Amino acid sequence: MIAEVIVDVAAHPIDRPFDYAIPLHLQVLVEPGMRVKVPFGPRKVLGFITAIKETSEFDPARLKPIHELMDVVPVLNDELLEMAKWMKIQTVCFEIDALQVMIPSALRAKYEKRFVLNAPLEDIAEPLRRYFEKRPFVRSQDAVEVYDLLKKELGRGTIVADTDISQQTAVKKVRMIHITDSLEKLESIEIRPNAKQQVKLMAYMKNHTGKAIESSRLQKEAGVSLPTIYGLVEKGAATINNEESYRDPLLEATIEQKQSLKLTEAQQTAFNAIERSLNTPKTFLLHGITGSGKTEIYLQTIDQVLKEGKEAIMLVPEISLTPQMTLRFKERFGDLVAVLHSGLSAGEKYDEWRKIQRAEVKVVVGARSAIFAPFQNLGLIILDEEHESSYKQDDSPRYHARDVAIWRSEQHNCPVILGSATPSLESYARAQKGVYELLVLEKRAKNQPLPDVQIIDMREELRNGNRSMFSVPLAEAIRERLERKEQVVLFLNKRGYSSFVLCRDCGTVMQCPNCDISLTYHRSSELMKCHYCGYDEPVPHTCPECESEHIRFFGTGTQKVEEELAKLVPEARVLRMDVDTTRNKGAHEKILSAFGEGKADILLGTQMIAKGLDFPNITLVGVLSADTTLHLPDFRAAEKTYQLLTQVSGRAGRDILPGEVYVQSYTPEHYAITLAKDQLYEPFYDQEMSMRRASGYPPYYYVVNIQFTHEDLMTVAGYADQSVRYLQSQLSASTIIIGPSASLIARVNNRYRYQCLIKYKKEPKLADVLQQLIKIYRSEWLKKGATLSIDMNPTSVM
DNA sequence: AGCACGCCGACT
DNA sequence: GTCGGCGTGCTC
Repeated sequence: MIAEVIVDVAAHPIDRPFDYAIPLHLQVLVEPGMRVKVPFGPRKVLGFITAIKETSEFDPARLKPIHELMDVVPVLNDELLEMAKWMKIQTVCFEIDALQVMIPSALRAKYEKRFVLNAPLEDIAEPLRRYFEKRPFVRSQDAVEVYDLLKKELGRGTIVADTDISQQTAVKKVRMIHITDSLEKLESIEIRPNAKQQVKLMAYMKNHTGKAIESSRLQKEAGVSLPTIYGLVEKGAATINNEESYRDPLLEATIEQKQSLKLTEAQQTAFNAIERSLNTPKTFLLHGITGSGKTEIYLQTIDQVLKEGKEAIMLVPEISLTPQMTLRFKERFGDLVAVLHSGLSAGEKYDEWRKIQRAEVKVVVGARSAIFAPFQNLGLIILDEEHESSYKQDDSPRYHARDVAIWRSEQHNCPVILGSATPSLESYARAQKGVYELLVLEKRAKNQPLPDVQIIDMREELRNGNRSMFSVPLAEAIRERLERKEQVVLFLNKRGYSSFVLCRDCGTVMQCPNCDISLTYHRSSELMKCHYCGYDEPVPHTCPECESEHIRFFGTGTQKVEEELAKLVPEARVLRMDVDTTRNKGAHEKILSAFGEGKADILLGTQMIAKGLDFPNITLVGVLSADTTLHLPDFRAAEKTYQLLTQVSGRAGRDILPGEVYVQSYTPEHYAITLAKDQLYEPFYDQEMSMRRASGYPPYYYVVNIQFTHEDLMTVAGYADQSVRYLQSQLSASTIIIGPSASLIARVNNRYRYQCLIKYKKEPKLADVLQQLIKIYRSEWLKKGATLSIDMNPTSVM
């Protein structure tokens, strides 16, 4: 028997199956989807078995045997193995990358080089001996100081090099105490009356006969120590057993179960449409304005799917995967829900994943990668906020969860629901063409009016001599809320707002020495940092160019706004939420709950506050500058701005108190801003579509972004140029190729970056042509130190 | 991607 | 004369 193995090496020439002999003792155990340790050249690596067959094209005499089987149960099922092949073609990635992204990171291999003793200890050089006294091997990283000695022994063969492969996190085991179910047995046990601890424990046990309890919990509940437990175990009152367990992030919380809400008429119509198609691979676009009750439709549809004995996946953007959100699912589906988000440790994610694999749960709520949940009997996939760019992974494999969802829906004959208040133009266009079925919710569920949105012309403010970042009306409105004891959310578009350092004498802006980008000032660490390569240096006191002392910090990060706010309304209690204040685990929810409890008057933050914020006392939302996303050199700039403004305005007036929104802009007449004011999606869609048509961008054209990097500017420009000429010669005449041109950030980490853009409507040869291009790169440019990366359907083209 | 093999310069 | 630099070629 022969196994085809995709080996854990992400490199072009290795991106294909390698055949291995299956040793006799493993032949009854191996299955496709299991992980194996295999010899690969001079080393050992992990790999995935993708197929089992009887014969190999490869010279049978040169076949190597599988070294070790890592799983007893496959970690990937046939569907996922098949999907990896599909992803490889769709996203132009290595098959190994596709396979790896489907399993929890805890199962990914950890490689550790080490030196293993291969002769009696006395045979090796004396200074080395102490390293091998305890164990017959030493980790490479622990022996750097005797590297040369080791090398000599390596030459003599008294020591051999080896790679230890282990997975990152194992199954958690706990000590379970099984109390005997026989009361007579307990009563027959004699305890000396002065052994007070044992008396206490015995009393507890008599009340809990036949129960199994984790030892740490028993210690807490009975108020005794571990030796006491062991004492009674010896006397036969209980048995101890190490058992597999799950790490439970919500351990102590008891969640009250809740019933379905009554659907409004519009909700009911949408629900019925989906219910009718529960066993068809159909995609719905659920377009409902903010607050229209999409979540309730999701919940009830999932309920329906569970009743049919099937499973459901619910994807949400990472950023809105808040405790509020997950709670709502736990309330409805209890223990049948697994939650996967970035706040969990690798071990916790692994445990949630095992619950899915073992079919102990029926619903998964999670971010992007939860789309790979190994369900066997999928009945429904939902993508909430389907327009969110976080559904596209921005490194290999550059997959879009929406595409994977639709692919899976075809495998399982189940529907996909794409939900959004501001659908992506791609999805809405497909709905218009009838590829997706459009479902619309026009009213808010509780019938609240949309918040009143004011657009403030900041040019006017400037003309009137107001140079601060708060317009007069906004400042006025903030003061008003403070008096009324209502809450304010201030929103700052982070992009384009990083604080930099400028010399007022010579105009120098501090740049990263490795990248063509200015350094960002971080007050918490007093460092200037580069966000692209990680370079940092202390904040200078004089200008590095002209030594002038007149340097100052520019830009308006949230910290800067906070300072200005303190001048404007000194009495206000302000909470700031940005990357700096949410770095620690759980900080995000802490800030939100503090705000929810009314511990602050103003919440000031970036993107991350745009979602999931649902507090009744917020009556004012201020957008400090709507322009920052609007003027980015990207075809999605207007779409993103519209989505953001709609999203942010939706935070105000979600309950009884009416909400008001102030949007400050230097281009207040732009359609993305004026149409977001009243959430006029259709007119926005029409307008933006005509822009896309004129400029040849999605949904009218598909886009591929190809990026080249090299240490040398002329070299990379040359390769990019050759590539474009090759593509032009191979692709059809109607396909447009833009570039090559230097990337927006032309140098990162001392490597120059070039890119080109392919825009096409129909290009059946595309996958093949791209593979050809990769071949050229592999045979000629790779060894010269160039990199090439391909992004199919990029979310942005900057 | 690693790792070994292989062919040319500065050291014991 | 050897240690070691990194070019190039292979991995079932």
